[in-house]
Amino acid sequence: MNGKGETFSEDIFDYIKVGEDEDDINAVEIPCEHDGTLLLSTLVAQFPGACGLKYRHPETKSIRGIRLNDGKLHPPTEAGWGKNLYICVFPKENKRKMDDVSSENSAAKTKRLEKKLTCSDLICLGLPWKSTEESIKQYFEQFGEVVMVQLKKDKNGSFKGFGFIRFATYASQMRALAQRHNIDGRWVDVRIPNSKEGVVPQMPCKVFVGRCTEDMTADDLREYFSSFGEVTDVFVPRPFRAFGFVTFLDPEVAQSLCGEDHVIKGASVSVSSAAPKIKNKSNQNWKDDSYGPNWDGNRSGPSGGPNNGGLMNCDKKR
DNA sequence: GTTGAGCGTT
Repeated sequence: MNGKGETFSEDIFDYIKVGEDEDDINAVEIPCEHDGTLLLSTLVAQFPGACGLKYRHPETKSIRGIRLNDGKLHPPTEAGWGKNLYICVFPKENKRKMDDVSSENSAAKTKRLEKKLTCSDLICLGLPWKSTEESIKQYFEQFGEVVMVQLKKDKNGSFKGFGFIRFATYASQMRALAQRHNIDGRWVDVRIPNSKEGVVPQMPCKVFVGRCTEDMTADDLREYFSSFGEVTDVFVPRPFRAFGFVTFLDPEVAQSLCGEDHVIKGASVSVSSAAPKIKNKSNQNWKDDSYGPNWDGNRSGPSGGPNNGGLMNCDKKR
């Protein structure tokens, strides 16, 4: 409310200065889109493995997270990105000690971390007949690097309408699985193939945030927790019940936060597993019912498509 | 050259 304009000029920059840490030397200027947002894919192109952005507020000296929604990073103010130096957020990197912030080191660690997370092939159902492997690759590259595209054809060479893709990073895979896709006017379902069912390890992406105060909105929770990784969903019960749920794109991020206390808006909140402590006996698998990743409702398509996408493959064949 | 739920070899 206090209008301290400071050094904010009216200049609108098409490029955003981004670094792996607060050192200007390694900073890279990255172009943003016409609507003012920065595509995560653009960021990842320069900083492989990055999952978000944060920056240090000039006055409060505290780190602020940048809102990320559907792969788009939104500027912190209406005025735009300004001259701030934005810092890449890598999965779980925040959980590291701050005494070792070598940029090359963190990048290497991130790469290693990504290899730990298993990527699987994804099946794409309902592809347009005119699809080519290049067109499909181009479409899915908005979610991250695509390392494989295979469109299945008949003996005659005629396209069968489905195919398989593979992303380079687990985060990209998650992002693609989180929604239905409209390719060339057709709704395309991207799922984990039946052959890989139960093979792909899944941990809860959702955490329980207790001791929330009344002035904590879903927006506040998202803004705060976005500095630890991409937040895909926030739920705050209304009327206020002193708790909330935050869903991360990366289950590793969610798990790393569990058991910790965090300070939001001056109040201490407790982060714990979103899974009820009393569950059915012998529940070691995180897949299936109950508290699977709730990535529904992100995009209610024009046709009001059923949420048969995502990982919720609940057909228990056998 | 047609078609529209499904599950991948080269």
